[in-house]
Amino acid sequence: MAAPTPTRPRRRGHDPESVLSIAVHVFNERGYDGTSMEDLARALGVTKSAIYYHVPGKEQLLGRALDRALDGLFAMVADERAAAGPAIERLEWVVRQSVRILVDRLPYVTLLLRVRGNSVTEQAALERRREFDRFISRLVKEAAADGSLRPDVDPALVTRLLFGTVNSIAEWYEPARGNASPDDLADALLKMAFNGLRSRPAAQG
Amino acid sequence: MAAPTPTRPRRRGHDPESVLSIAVHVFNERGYDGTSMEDLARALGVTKSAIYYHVPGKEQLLGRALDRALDGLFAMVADERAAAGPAIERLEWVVRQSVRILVDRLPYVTLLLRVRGNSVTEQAALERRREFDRFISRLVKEAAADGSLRPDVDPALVTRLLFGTVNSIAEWYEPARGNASPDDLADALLKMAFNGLRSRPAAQG
DNA sequence: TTGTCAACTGACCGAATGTTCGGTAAACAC
DNA sequence: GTGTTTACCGAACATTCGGTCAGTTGACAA
Repeated sequence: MAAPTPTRPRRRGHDPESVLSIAVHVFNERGYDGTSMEDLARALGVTKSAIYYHVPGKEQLLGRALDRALDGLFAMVADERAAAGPAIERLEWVVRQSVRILVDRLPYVTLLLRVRGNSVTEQAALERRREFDRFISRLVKEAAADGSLRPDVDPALVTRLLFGTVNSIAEWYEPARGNASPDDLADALLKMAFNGLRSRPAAQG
Repeated sequence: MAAPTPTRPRRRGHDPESVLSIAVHVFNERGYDGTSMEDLARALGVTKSAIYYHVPGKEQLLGRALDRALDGLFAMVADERAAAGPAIERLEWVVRQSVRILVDRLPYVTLLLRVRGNSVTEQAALERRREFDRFISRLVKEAAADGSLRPDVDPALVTRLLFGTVNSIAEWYEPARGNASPDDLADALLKMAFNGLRSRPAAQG
């Protein structure tokens, strides 16, 4: 006889996961505060009250989304490749991985980048984000200290410009369209930020 | 006898200008949709209804703010220095001016960069912004076409990364604090974007 | 056929929203 | 003083908000 299906087949309708991903999509379109539960219901094809069967409420939806973004970033900085080797190489690796995470988890990271701290949920996310930023900041300072970065620009400023560039990808990137792959994107970004846009008469090796 | 003061002394209280600047400040703190008229009233030190004596409503407040940002940007692209000379030099000038405008009109530009198109006011601002972006895009393409930019990165991508970097300044710049001046900021940004962060054994001229 | 239960509806709640309006106190003009 | 204007208050407005809850539906098991 057939074994009782171990994970229930979820024969139709939504589950917490599908609600989250659709909700985050709408949050990014209209902004979290600009999105009503009615808007979400419409996007899900159900009534408002059905949402509460799957998730506890609007703010928890936001919290779960922000955690997805932050968990990805913290998993990266915990990797040994962010801790061992020359600072400049670790920095390049972290930039490349940041681009990858941003693209892989685009809607979640986009949401994170727009958080202003209007609730405890947002404040908690902001605090985790600041911790990530401090890690990056330290890494840039190390690279500057060992002479790998040009000495005429303040490392704190480099950190902001470099990761400002990375984060700005969230403003326009659409994976479906004919956009560059995450790797090509990271290549272009690293070329610009580390070697410069200007064409050179004869390049170094 | 004293001539009747030509511009009324506005003996006390607010005027449309002070309401706008304080409102925009609060909009940037909490987001436009996250800001209630009650929030604005509190920041202004009056009741909600007093606001309507000075301005027609919340959305018009937003509209006026967005126009301040956009007018600044369009005044720049109308300048002859954006139209004459080698493309690469015009591009550098436009980047530098963009940084200056962003800093000069920081709260207004910040607000503009967060608009998502939730109302006709926002949609109109988005359309004007897209027109500005098209101008920039053309300029980068010209610089690429005449060989001033490295040929191994798509000009459309360069546009997004370069102005993504510029716009990201709005996320952290605080003029009051010990931040760099607009000029120093533009210098650092141009050094990174055009010449690269990497220190070089021997520099070119 | 009966019962169970996941998934949902529709009516509703209190609170908050942007906005309006009648009134009013202080400053000024004469 | 008398009248007018400026800048505001307080109460109320209709609407929308996030959220609750009793009930219904339809797939499945026994």
